[in-house]
Amino acid sequence: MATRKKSETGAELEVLEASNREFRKANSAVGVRVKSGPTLSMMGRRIFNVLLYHAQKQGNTGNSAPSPWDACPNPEDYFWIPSGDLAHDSSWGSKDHKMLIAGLQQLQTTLVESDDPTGRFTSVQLIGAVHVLKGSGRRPTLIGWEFPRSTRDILSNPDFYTKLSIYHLTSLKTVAGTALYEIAKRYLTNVGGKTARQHWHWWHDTLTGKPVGSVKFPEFRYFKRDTLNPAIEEVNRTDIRVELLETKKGRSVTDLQFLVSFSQQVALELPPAPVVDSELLDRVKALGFTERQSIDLLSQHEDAYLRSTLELVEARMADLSKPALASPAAFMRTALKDNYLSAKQRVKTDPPVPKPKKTASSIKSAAEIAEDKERSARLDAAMASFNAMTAEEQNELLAQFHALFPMAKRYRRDGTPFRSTFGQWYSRRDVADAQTSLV
DNA sequence: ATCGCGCAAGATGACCATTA
DNA sequence: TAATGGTCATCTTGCGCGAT
Repeated sequence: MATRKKSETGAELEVLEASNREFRKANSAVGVRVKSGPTLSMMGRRIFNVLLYHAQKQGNTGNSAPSPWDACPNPEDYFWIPSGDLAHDSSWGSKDHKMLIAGLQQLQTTLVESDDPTGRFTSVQLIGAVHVLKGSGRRPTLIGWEFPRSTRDILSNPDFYTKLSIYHLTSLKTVAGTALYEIAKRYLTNVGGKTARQHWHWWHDTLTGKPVGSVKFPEFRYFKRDTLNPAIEEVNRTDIRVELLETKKGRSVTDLQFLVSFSQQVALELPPAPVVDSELLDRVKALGFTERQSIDLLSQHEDAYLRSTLELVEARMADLSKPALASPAAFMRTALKDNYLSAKQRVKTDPPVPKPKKTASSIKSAAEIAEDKERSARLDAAMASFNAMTAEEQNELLAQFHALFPMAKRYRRDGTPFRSTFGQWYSRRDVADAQTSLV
């Protein structure tokens, strides 16, 4: 992926483009600690980073500003972007605008304080007023926001900026991982490649994003296990590597510091785009999950693993030889948790295969490839047969299908979920019919 | 159902006293 | 003075519980 080739697909180009979209962020805003307001969530950080990126790209306020209205008499003082851009760039991908609005409101009520080694201290509000102008017809919904004066001053000084990439920030899932990444990136070019040495209490506040003084510190061992180590693991999957340096007094850890370096692997191969896939989201939702539960599932599991498990569940739903699932959602959750995939593979192959590795899920045995091919051909044949029918015949068949799988009514006829579920049902139905006629 | 938190068992290492 | 061994604080990590 290091070089561009003509054969690259659109998706790959998009990933490349995203990885090149770096934006400048004020150094003094990098190691943020929330002073008041709610905990700065992952979504809040992402949205803030996207707002910064667009503000810097636009340079001045008032670009594509709508006409004024009662509550917004001065739209030219705001930065404006279509809400779709915000959703896309923050890798949200969801159409749930309420969540975006909630994220923006979180930023409004969040005060962050920062300090630097020379002892300069700042406390700023992340963003000021926010307006949403609902779109109609071809006009997209617009989001407008203003940065407080102090934040804007910082934005106008290029000396403060450190380069961060939207791509890597959005591939980080936890608050601590993002915070650590931001800090590490800032110190990457420092002599020695080390972050500042601070007491672990300082790191706790910085990495958790919890309001200072709002929580009593956990014991260091729990902080390390639950926050520090997961954050380090996450950062080490990006383009940089961090190594924890502990300073001890006796056996107890007092200060922490990180050794930061470029990761060599990632220059060759970037991880897959973290964008929430709306088609996949719809398929998961069709099992009976809420939007939020579906998004959580997508963010918690490796894409390939989730897809394969989903296929397994869909196939199980379409399998008429077994009793219908009382709750496909519950079945899916258990299938993910207990790794039904590997259980299935163990049954099929002897000797038992090791647990599928997260990154190597694409490696399949020859038997599996053959089975996939066979399944795909069966689905194709089923769909071809269905498509060849008259509209009346199709409707009759769909009615039977929907009676058995009511949730499949949501599937688009040209979508993968419909193909895999309906195709499976229809092809099995043929087999069942044939068997019945033989008897 | 999920998350945060704390317990507990075994491992490890710092410190100190003793001994050759 | 260096090696050895004992003690105890601390670390690591899996697991379970209770709050949300």
